[in-house]
Amino acid sequence: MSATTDSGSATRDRLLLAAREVVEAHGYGGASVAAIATRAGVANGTLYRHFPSKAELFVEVFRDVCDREIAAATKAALTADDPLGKLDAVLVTFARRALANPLLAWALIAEPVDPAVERVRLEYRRTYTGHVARLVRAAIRHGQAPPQDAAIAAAALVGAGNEVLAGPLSPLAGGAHDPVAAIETLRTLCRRALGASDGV
Amino acid sequence: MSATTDSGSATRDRLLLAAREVVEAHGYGGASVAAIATRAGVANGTLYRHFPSKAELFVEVFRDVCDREIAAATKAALTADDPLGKLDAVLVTFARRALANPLLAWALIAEPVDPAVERVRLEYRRTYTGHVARLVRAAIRHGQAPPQDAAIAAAALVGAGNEVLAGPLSPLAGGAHDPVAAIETLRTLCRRALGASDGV
DNA sequence: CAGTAGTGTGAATCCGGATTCACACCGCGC
DNA sequence: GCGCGGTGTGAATCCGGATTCACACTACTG
Repeated sequence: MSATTDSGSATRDRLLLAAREVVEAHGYGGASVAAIATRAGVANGTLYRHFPSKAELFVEVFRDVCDREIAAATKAALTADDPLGKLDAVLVTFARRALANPLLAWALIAEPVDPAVERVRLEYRRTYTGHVARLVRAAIRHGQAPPQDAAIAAAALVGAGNEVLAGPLSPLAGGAHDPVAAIETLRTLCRRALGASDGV
Repeated sequence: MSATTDSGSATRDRLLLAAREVVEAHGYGGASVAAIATRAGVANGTLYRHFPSKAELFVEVFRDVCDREIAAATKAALTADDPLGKLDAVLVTFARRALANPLLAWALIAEPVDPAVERVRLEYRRTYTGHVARLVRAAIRHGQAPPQDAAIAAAALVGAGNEVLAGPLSPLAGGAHDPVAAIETLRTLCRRALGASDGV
């Protein structure tokens, strides 16, 4: 078995974890090989015993985090039974998670990353937006929203959420706002944007 | 007069122009000192006769482009006389400009840039969102939209526009959508998000 | 015409970080 | 004990750009 394909060695796992922690603490920009290795308590070279490159390591980190995110959204959707309720649950879940870990969210959404990692990010965003689009379509079918281009609506919803919660602008990061109230505002905005009749 | 402060030399202007052109053609990532100098028809070192660093050069480029963008938005706002109409005009103007020059828009909005340049980008986004927020407030005062947190609403509108038109997701870049229809959808979405009663 | 300020040149240099590699150390089967 | 694969080490190396610098060339000025 080649070293680049091995899985589940303790050191390997520690590197994966360390990488995520460094990103959470200092963003992708602060995540040098040296920083990661140090935090994992190993030498620089050791990283290359388990990953062909720094980029590949991060591809895996991003995949993990994104999968977790999608899973959380999927689970959240189960808590409601009508499409609009699901949409709302997904949005709120995303918002809570982003607020709980702003730097990670920023890294996932907007921070400059390596091209290889960028590809994973895109993939994730597509998947996520795809889910949202599906819910929008369902809402339309159920008469909870008027007919519209679900793909664009979904992109707009995701974009709005990103900007408000984790975007480079991030009013919240600016600290001038109450998170809970902001989420409430965002919910209303999204519900109305779709043309849903009224209160959830 | 120190070289770092001079203004309006022909070569200097050519460098500024070349820098913008390179970004438009290859994004910020492709804008190396060598590429810019070559396009301007001068040697690498010449750049440093007119700018203290590559970052400073780009700060100026971004400033120029952003000022132009804000100016366009401001002008667009004048074409309507009610707040909601102004908002709509600003949105459409932004959309058209972004579609006319996708790579520049992407660079301005989402592409990885140098920290010094990033600061300018932020500044610009704040200004832009600030304008939008002001219009939202006006719309509320005029009874064209229900009371709401204008800052958050503005951020959401800007985020939605960015994502749909120039975001990393960019459905349009994917090529699967008709730009005109997309803008139309976006308009509707934004109008409704604010809770405006109906058609423009 | 010497002196000097401003500008242009581009090869050499510098720099931050990723990547490599020669050298251990360990545990295993023989 | 010996060979060997797997793993860890960290100093040396490599690399892609940005930045510098010693050397012109030009246009003034006295």
